[in-house]
Amino acid sequence: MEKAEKPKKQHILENAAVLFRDKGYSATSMRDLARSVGLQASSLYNHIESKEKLLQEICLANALKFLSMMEKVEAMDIPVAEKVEQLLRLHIRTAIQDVTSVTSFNDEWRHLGEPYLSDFKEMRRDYEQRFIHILRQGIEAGEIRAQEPQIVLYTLFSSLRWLYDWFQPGKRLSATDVEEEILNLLFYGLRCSSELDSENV
Amino acid sequence: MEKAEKPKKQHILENAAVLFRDKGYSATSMRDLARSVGLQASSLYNHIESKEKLLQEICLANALKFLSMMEKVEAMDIPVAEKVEQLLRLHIRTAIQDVTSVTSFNDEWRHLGEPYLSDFKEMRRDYEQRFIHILRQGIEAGEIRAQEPQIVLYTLFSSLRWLYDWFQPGKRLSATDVEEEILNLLFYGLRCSSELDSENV
DNA sequence: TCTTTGCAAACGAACGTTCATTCGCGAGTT
DNA sequence: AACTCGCGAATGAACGTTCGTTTGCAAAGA
Repeated sequence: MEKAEKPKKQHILENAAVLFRDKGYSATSMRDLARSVGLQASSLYNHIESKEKLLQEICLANALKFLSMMEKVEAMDIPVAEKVEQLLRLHIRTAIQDVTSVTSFNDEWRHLGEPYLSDFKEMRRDYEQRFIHILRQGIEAGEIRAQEPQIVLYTLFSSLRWLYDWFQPGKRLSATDVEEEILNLLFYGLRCSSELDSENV
Repeated sequence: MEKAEKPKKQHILENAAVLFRDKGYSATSMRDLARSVGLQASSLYNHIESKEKLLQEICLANALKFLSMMEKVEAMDIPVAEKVEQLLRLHIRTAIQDVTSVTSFNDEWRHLGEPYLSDFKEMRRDYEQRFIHILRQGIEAGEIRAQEPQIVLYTLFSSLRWLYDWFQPGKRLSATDVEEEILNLLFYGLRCSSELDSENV
């Protein structure tokens, strides 16, 4: 009975993530979710525990994913500026590939109930602190320009948030186009210096 | 009856904006709102029309504010790059001063009902197009580095979104510190070039 | 007196969830 | 081959609660 994965629960989770992104957690009813998976609301409870449990699983899965990405990058033996680049690329790719899931993770975590809410906040804080630590190293090494790593971090993070809301793959803009353009903006800025800038591709 | 402003309604609107930011529109009940203004839920309806009307007013007021800022900047006789700078500064200041209101404007507009939802989207699209137009002028003038103005625009916009969620004035970081740091990041980027960068202040 | 403001009570609708039941199906027994 | 037993999956009905809003009425201010 446990030899194979259960696709039904996964199916429900994915539809829930889509609805949570489109309408928000609170505005998504179990009857909405049931309709989108082709069931009656009551039938959902043969597969899941509760509405909030769905949100918990989505948030936890993504938190773990980001922390594991962080660990991989921390272990790399590369210049600090490249670590920042790697992290940003991972953020962008994850946002593009896992749009719905990451959106719930980003926007709807505040609707978590209390033991889980605190756990989530702590994991988030842990991740942020480790990112800030890398930024500080970059500043000391003279590779990164910033005075307040915290401001920079938040600005970097949220600069990617439009991806969750707006990006639709294949629609005129490819994933790699987006990735390169964003990185170029974040690393080299809007302002053209007097020299050309076509060599940083 | 209409000779003077009604402070009570304004009070309700402000409390609503705070709740919409903290809990989201859907998760905010009229009883929550009533408690926060010191009334019973039913008494609110002596001053307001409906829950959704509150959201409509918040969204409309902010949309108009941003459009009026845009018009002022468009009319300025300054280099394009400075127009972009002016707009970004206005975005940052508005976000810092009007945190709650702007948050509702940014995150909760999707809960608008249908005639207003389309109106709102159109105003938003108008604003974006005019911003993109300025960016394009900047690119042609060689003042702005970007290949896809749309990507840049969204990245700029959302890079400021953490302000709504995280910024608390007076808490270690001043408003002007934040403004300068963000502008420096967006205009000159993370990466230190090999030369010094202290001349762009 | 007329208007404004507040409140308690109540409204129908929708919420998340539970319940008893039923259906379909594979395994085990004759 | 026929029977039945267990069980996961689906259901409609209903639960208790909360939702946004309406109503009737009393107190206060003009």
